[in-house]
Amino acid sequence: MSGYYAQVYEVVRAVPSGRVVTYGQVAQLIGRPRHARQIGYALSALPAGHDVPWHRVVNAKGEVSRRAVVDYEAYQRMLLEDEGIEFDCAGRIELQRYQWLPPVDCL
DNA sequence: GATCTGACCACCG
DNA sequence: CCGGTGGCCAGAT
Repeated sequence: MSGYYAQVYEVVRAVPSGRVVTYGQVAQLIGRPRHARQIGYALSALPAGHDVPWHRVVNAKGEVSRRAVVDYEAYQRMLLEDEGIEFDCAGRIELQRYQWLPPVDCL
């Protein structure tokens, strides 16, 4: 598990239900600031049978990213709402309210 | 091994 | 708030 993607999955897997993280945040957590892009690519390459809550990863605006498959956006939103996360009329999440703060005792 | 592609973010204006 | 630009990495062909 020394791979790049593995680190991403590890961080995302640590995100508790009802909380969200941004791509940039995940990048910083794996020790790679400004690699937010790769986070998205990593999630797009999620292997089958994963146990990664990818739906808890949103972009910096607190909105669900659009994917190739249109229905996926609604699907992700559904999963988040099911965890108690509310969306405003613009389909966005209040980051300051739902953004997950990583454990400090990790350092 | 070169080339293309892909769930983004921060930094200017 | 909107837009353009640079930065970065792994996988598929």
